[in-house]
Amino acid sequence: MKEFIKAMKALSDINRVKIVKLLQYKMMCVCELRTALGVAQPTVSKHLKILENAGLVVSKKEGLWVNYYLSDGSASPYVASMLGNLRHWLDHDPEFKEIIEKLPDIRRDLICNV
Amino acid sequence: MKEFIKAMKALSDINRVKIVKLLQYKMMCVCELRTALGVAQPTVSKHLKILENAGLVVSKKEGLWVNYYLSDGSASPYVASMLGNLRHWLDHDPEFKEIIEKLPDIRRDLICNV
DNA sequence: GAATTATATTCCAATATAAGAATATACAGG
DNA sequence: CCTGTATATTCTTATATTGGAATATAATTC
Repeated sequence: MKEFIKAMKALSDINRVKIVKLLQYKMMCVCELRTALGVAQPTVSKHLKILENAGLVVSKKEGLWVNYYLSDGSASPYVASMLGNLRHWLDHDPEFKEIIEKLPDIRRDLICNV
Repeated sequence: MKEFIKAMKALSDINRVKIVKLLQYKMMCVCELRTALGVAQPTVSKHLKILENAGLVVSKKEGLWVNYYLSDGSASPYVASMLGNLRHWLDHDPEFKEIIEKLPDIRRDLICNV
């Protein structure tokens, strides 16, 4: 029950859902996500922690960056199912499409180090 | 996006999840649910309102009682999918099984009108 | 090891959520 | 129409969540 609730809670926030959807396109670092979402860096870090704790996302420290990837869903059947559904759910959501259009311009070599 | 978030939020509370699972067994009135969950009546009413607003549950006023049923999921694909998954998810959750065992004794003719 | 950069954590304010007591509403039966 | 019963709403309190500013940590480069 707790695992299920944790997954539901993790997906109850619009920024976290956007992060999950974004990671379907490519792995991203915190500052790329920060730019994509238009929120402060600590805000992204905290959302990522919640997502990671719920098993929806995994992180990999690579040098100075921490890259975030979608999890394989092995954390729980709930996570696996939700990640599967979200592969197509919300694809046509206007609020999300807006971000996706900006995605090609969001590259860490342009955004970070500023 | 909003519909999705609303469904996730509705399923982010343990009492609301329990209500959904209970309604898989039979339609129930507020005082039956109140007894099953062991919380105050207004608490149940408010949770039911959230579930109904998310499209997970429907209500039908029948005389003095308001009976609550699982929705058919027509509210949204998210609701339909979650209701489908929850048909088998959490069946073996100890916290939920405990309630189910008490379910046969929870009848409005015994519980209400006291 | 000092400076720089990316990320995490802490702290605080604003807001949202959950719970129950008290109250209001709706309906059935006399 | 009054009484009692089931449910909904309001009000208040306690707690949780969210967000950003400030700060701390970790890793790279010189």
